[in-house]
Amino acid sequence: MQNVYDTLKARGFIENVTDEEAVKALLNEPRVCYTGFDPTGDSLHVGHLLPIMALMHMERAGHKPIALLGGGTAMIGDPSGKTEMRQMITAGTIEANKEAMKKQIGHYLDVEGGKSLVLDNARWLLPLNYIEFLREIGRHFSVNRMLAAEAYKQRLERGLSFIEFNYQILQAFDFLTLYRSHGCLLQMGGNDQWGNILAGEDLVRRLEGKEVHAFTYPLLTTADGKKMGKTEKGAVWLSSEKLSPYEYFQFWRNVEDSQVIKLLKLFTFLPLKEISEMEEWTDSRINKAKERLAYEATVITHGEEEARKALEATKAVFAGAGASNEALPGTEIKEEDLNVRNWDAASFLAELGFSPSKSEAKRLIKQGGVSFNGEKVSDFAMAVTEACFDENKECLIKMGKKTFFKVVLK
RNA sequence: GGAGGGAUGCCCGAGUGGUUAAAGGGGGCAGACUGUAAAUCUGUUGCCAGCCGGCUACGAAGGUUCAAAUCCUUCUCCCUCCA
Repeated sequence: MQNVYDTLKARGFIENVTDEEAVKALLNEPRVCYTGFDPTGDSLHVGHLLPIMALMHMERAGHKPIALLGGGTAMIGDPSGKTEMRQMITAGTIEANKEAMKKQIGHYLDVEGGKSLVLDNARWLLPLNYIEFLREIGRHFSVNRMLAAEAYKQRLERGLSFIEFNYQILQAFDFLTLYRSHGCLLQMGGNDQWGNILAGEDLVRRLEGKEVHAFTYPLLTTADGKKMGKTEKGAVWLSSEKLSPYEYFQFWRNVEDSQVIKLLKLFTFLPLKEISEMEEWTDSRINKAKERLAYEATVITHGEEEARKALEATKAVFAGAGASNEALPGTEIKEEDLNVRNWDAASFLAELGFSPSKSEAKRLIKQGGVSFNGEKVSDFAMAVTEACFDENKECLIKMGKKTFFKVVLK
């Protein structure tokens, strides 16, 4: 079997590595490795997916990944690469976030079966005794060196609070703890974590005299350099409650041309050979590759059933084929409401939540961006009546070029 | 602790009493072009009404004035220099 490091490297997961040969050698046998996740939100989003995919590869290769929830470090806030201090989160929020994230991680990794672990660093960070910790751990950290680190540069100009300055030390301590308790020899993380990760590697060497290793993932950005996974409407959530599988599918379907191959390697398990064949699909054929990406990625997060429905709904609205549009986001309204409310088109969109405000809806309609069942809405004062619904009592609302909603009359 | 500077719409940033819902840029949205791409061009971008108009808004709270983002007072936060 191929060394999982080679797999990860070939698929584009590796940005920085402490010692390539050593890591490979290490991974010739089943090992424990870990990546940290900060429970700063109530759901995982696409930004978390890359580490998760890497852990999935690890698990599949017979290693034992640990997803480490930063329940303790989240109380502090990581200053790396940030320009401003992060808002402090309350302990209660962190607790709730942890639960949610743990559940979601279990969706990707076999936690129940014990092939992977989810741990929480609050367990060892919260009980720490300050003086003891300073004496044992703190003395190994050179302030001079920490200050020289790239990660702090920006913050040195803008101001860095002492609490944040400690983040790196705590993360290093995590690595040490996991080495001691689980024999963990490898830490992975986003490239912005490189400094923190090296600090941990260093600490283990100093205290335990043991070489541990690490590598980082590239930070994914869109072609114009923005963080991937943030849309105007917010993060691309991995929870179907926060983002429907159809919309999730659409997110992947709409990635830029230049990113498709890269994303296929990172976010699907398709064999590299198959992916490299897709590189030939230029011009409009690249849409096939995007569709494949969207489908595979949706399968991983939402399962085959949902992925299939999303694909079908996509075909229904974009290709006009008679496929089922079941997966489309939308809502139901009562027939009597239609008569009682006397909706005009703009209020209709606003009140059903498809448009953030009535003004916005009016603007959109005025600009010719809305159609009901394929028929352009030319006047925002147009009355919404049964005539807007088809024989199945459905109204397919198209807003802009690629946003679809469905309203069903009950 | 002392001295000074600052806080403007999603972001950056102009504006120092009325003509300012607030220049300009970025971003977003829409239209054209396309391949549900990129680039480009055009329009648009607080809310309600859509004919007039009304309301809310320039860190927070008060005040001066016919009239305040612009002046005064207090408060909060941030930055720079000194200790």
